[in-house]
Amino acid sequence: MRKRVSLKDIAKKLDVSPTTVSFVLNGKGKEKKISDVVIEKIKKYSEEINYRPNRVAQNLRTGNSKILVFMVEDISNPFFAKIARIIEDLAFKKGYKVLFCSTENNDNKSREFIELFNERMVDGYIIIPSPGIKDDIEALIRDDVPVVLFDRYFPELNTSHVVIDNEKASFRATNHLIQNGYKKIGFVTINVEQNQILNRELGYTTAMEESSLRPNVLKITYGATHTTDAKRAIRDFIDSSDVDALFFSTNYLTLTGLQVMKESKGNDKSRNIGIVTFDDNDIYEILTPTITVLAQPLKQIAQELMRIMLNNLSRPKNSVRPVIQVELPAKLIIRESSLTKGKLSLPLNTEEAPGVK
Amino acid sequence: MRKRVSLKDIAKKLDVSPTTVSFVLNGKGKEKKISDVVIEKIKKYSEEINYRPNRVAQNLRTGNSKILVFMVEDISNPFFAKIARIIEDLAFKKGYKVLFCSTENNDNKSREFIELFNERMVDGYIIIPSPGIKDDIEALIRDDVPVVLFDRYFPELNTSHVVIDNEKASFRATNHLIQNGYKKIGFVTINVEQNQILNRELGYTTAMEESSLRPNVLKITYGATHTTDAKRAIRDFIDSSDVDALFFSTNYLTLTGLQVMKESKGNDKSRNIGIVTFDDNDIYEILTPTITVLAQPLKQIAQELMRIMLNNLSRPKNSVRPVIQVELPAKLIIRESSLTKGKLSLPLNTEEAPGVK
DNA sequence: CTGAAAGCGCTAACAC
DNA sequence: GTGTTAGCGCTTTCAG
Repeated sequence: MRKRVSLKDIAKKLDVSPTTVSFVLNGKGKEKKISDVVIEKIKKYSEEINYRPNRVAQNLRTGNSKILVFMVEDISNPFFAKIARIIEDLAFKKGYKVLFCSTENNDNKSREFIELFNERMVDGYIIIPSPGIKDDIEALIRDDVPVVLFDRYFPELNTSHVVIDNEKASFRATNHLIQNGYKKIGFVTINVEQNQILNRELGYTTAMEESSLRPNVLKITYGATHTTDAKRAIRDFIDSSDVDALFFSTNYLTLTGLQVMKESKGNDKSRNIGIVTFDDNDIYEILTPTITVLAQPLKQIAQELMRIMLNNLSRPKNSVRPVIQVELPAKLIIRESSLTKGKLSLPLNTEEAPGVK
Repeated sequence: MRKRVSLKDIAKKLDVSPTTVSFVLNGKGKEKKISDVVIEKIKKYSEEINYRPNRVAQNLRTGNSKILVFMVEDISNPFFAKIARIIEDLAFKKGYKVLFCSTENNDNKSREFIELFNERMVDGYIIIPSPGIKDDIEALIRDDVPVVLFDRYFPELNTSHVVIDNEKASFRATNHLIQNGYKKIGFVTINVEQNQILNRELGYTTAMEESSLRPNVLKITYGATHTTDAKRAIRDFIDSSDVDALFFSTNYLTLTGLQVMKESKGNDKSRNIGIVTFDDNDIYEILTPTITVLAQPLKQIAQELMRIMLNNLSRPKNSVRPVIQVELPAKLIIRESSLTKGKLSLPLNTEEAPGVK
């Protein structure tokens, strides 16, 4: 690795002190009353040689890195990826860079990332917490590092966070299915104890009970949502409970559910089944039928997260940490898959293409 | 931000010198012949207080960060995301962390990332280069920083890289369509001058000409692949050229193409159209018909990338930089969308669900 | 107006 | 066996 030119090198070359160079390059030339000639000379030369300060040294000295971290379960999930993109833009405008990472909802991975970044003195964290990292989050806050949670949070922990109205949204979507004539609505979810997932189930159960319908919940093992076991479970759920609609609590499950429908071509049970799912996806508009969703307000979520983060970053040292908690409404986007029961007789591409066997 | 405990603090507390602590914590205790008592004492205390060394300082001092960077167009694209996951695992086993970023194929963004990471002294780069960053890549290599390119490369630049056999794969897929009776095969691509895209076009054109068929290419503006303009262009292309099959050169285009088919329900022109695309995707198996693809060997690509990178990282200072170039074969996975022409009469979910209007 | 010098937290050559 | 010390590249206080 070739040695890079340092601030000292510039100072030596121009026959001034490192201090002067530092002041000028940090825009404090005027303030420190350095002569215009010297300022000009330093600026010109640095540009000429394309001087890049060593941020590691800068970071070590000043204590801030101008870097934020955005930790989610899976950055390749379109929902998270879209928010990430917006966050990045907003951060950039304030001179911050954002680093992304996927925790896979795994506590150890989450801890490793927090440790990695904490050791490297990043300035703030935007996190979807995995179930068991409450203590680690608490430790960050105790160290007075800016942290904002989203998607879910720990009710016992007084953190800033941004979430959606999971329970109410779930309630609205369930009622929508009920109003369209569905009665045996099954709720397919994952077996995790995270508040956002539990609240979604609660909204569903409440709506069902208020209409005197029997709630019917299938829990798929988290992490095994794309296995054949999961498929079989959904298959059995449809068959044995004779459901007429399915409500998926998260987008991990929806694709698997749709695959089940697809594979059971010709099986009458999987026709006529209404579908609603959390989280929108571009492909839902090209399926037949198109899929009804509860869409999260991505842009607003991202904006709120950054508003809270920037507010935290700019506050004076030793001032009290403000705790800001935001709940945004999810939007029910009604498409074909939840049409009035009976009107929907050819769901989910299950029709064979004649001639294809 | 509470002050964290430093190595010096430990030394003071245990009444030994910082050197001793440093040696012990870096596992050089035995080597430096430090007494077992002292080693034990230091280890025990550091664990007790959960000491975390400041990597920034370590990094500044040693010159390496144990961090690699993985830069792609869009980390939310499943193709890149899957490779990223594998790379991360392989790197972790060797004590490296990997940071991911999306360049959006934008030269400025790419440069900013390279600068950001270079200033922070990361140890190596795995990059899908955007079109105009040849000079920046060259500069990295000149500074003797380990760099491996993939997906595409600059033919004029002697870099290590891992790519697939774009031209041959494209040739194979085109011939597959021809053998299944398609004659008016349209090639839908993007208007960029990147070698992997151009080679895909070349493979197609060659195959067509060898069968005395007229090549017919549609170029969509890069970055506008999800606009209504792109849709209209594809619509017009199908109609005016009377194509009987479409071959998509990249997965950005496929979804848009499928949307066009979906929207032109009942239009006879978009029935019977064969489809092949580069890059596999889970959803292609739940569409009707299922989609034939040229799948890239993700695992092999990731493994080769890391093999080259680790080889580069471990080589002694000032030794010659080895240039390793790998070409892997893409795999043609034949599904329903390229079935013998005429056998495919109900493509792409265009069938209305009776009762849905 | 500019420069000398200390120090961020760590490592490692060298001394004892 | 262990400690002293210099220094990675930068910022910033204080002196002049």
